[in-house]
Amino acid sequence: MNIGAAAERSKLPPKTIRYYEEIDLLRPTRAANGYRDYSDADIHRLRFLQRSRSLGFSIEECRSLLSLYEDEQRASSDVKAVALEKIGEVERKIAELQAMKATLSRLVDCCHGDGRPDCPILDDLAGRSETS
Amino acid sequence: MNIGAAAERSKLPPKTIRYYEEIDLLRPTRAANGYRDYSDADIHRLRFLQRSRSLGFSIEECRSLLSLYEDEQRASSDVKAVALEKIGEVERKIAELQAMKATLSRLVDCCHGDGRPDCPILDDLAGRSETS
DNA sequence: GCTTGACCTTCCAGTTACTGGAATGGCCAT
DNA sequence: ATGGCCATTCCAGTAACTGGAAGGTCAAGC
Repeated sequence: MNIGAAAERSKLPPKTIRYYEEIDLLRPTRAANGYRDYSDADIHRLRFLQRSRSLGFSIEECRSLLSLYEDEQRASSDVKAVALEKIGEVERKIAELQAMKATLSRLVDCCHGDGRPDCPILDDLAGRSETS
Repeated sequence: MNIGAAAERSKLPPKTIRYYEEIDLLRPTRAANGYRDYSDADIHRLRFLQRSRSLGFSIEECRSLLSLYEDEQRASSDVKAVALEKIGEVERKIAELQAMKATLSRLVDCCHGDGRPDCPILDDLAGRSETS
């Protein structure tokens, strides 16, 4: 299977698939004409990567997950630990974004938002040094 | 004022301050010995940048906000529009992270997490192609 | 057989916003 | 003059792609 078909089946762009090969996440064979030739196992791997990336795992984390996936002796607790750690990270990011949103909302509520130049948003950006 | 003192007052690392100068966000004068010399106005600008970056504005957005800040003729509605757009972006990111968290939590709940190798988390990563 | 167009290849460069480190020089105190 | 800390510049690296150029391949249609 050529890269275009692999891209369609894995829902990853061809550029990304080539990049994954470059960083050794995958080693497709080559056809006689030099084209990459993806097996079903390769597609499987690509889908695994697509899904784990979409869940917020970094490339290096995906690499670990893949090797856990391929290790028949793994303990499911190892995988669970990785997932739990990721949930923690995601929660921290959510909290940070919610704090940003709260501050921005407060500023927006203070700003009359008309043609006049005085603006509490800019005043706040200019006048404070804390992160909130 | 030297860069070290400016860093302390603006809560930005010296490296970052030099970087901001490199991309023309700032033009401190130089002392006779070649050291950068930051005025109070420069510190003000750095704090503005520190705060707007911490609220999630990109460098280019900070540049716009700074020029709005320095435009005595600006309309507060222009600033409000930028802030509202940013709130939308932040909300979209929060939603995405919450979806990721929900999926990860579901997977974690399914995984017994002991020494045995069978693991619903890996099964899910391997077996699906949708983003959820 | 030839052209056209879609698809494939490699390689190089750019993105965002810094951060680390090396080599070098200034400033101040002992 | 010797430390030690601060400053300077420049080069390189990070994460994870993405865009684009220059060129080879393949299948279809005429």
